[in-house]
Amino acid sequence: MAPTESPGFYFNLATMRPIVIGFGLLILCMLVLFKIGEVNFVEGNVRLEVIVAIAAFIFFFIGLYFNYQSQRKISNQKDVANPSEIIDYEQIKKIGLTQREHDVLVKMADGLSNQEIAQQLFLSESTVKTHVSNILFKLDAKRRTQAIQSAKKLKILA
Amino acid sequence: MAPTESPGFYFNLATMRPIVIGFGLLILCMLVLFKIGEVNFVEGNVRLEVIVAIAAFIFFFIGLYFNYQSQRKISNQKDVANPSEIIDYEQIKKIGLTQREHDVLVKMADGLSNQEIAQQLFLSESTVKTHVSNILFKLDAKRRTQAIQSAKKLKILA
DNA sequence: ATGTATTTCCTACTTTAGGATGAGCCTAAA
DNA sequence: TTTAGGCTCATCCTAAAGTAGGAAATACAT
Repeated sequence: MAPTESPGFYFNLATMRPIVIGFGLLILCMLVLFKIGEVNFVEGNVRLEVIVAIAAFIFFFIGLYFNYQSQRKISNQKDVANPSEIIDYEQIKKIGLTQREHDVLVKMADGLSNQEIAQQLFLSESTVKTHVSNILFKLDAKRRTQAIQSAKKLKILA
Repeated sequence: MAPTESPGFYFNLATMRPIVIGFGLLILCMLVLFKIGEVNFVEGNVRLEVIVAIAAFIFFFIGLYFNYQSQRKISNQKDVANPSEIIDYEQIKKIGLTQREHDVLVKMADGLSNQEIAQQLFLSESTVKTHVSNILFKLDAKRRTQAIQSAKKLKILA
């Protein structure tokens, strides 16, 4: 983040699909619930505040996640104004690492297993393995530990 | 877990406190408003769906904004402190790592496999495995990557 | 519009890592 | 001389990592 020029939101369908679908389903479920429970609400058996509070909570976190996804994309755009930035985004492009691969690389360096990375990035373990393999190839590493070491030397990891 | 340097969800008390407080206040305000306007809702003059939908959208964007704010704070914190990369031998003793274990840890951080470490230190792979297991236990890590990450934070690795 | 690159996911397979346990050897301290 | 800690090595087993190859949808640029 922190690019001085406002980058705007970057959405691509592949990564946003689950979010959009989830968002839509949530609204649908909500509407269905309302239809079903309409009488109850009119009779005042269910506290309106509770419903709204729950909805607020859910959508609050959806908003968090939504923004997180877009931030992830934005962070790819290099930050010229902030020289203290440790990561060399030019180097990343030079090596040919994609955005998603770099995401995985960061998680790898945090010491996460493929499964944990999959959970945190909302991917299958298969996908993570694919990314890891590509990372190892592009960084000319035989193991993830070696890839992390190389990446830090190349300043594509903090 | 809470990898502090990685992008994504970053929750610590310091950065989240204003968010939590703000969120709580908003819900409080909402509840108060409901108390005030309770009669209208019971009478069914206002569509419940509309209210909830509006609440959902509001909180959705609040979520967006809060995440945006927290992200900004993270990127500001990044340029704090990139201290010297000196090995803290006191820390090593404190944790209980032996000399040989530290040797292996260093090789691990270089991205070597157990077999390669064995060759470089003139050991059998079995011995290296034993050392690695002890290292993982003493550093409270599940994987070697995690051990490396922890070790660097504890300054027992350059 | 079309071709290239990205992202996602899969199956099947091999290799490496890691856990649990035991044991022999050496050294320094009690 | 026991004892304790450290170093070495082993086996057996499970879990995780990594390879190879394919496939489908999307993204992006020309």
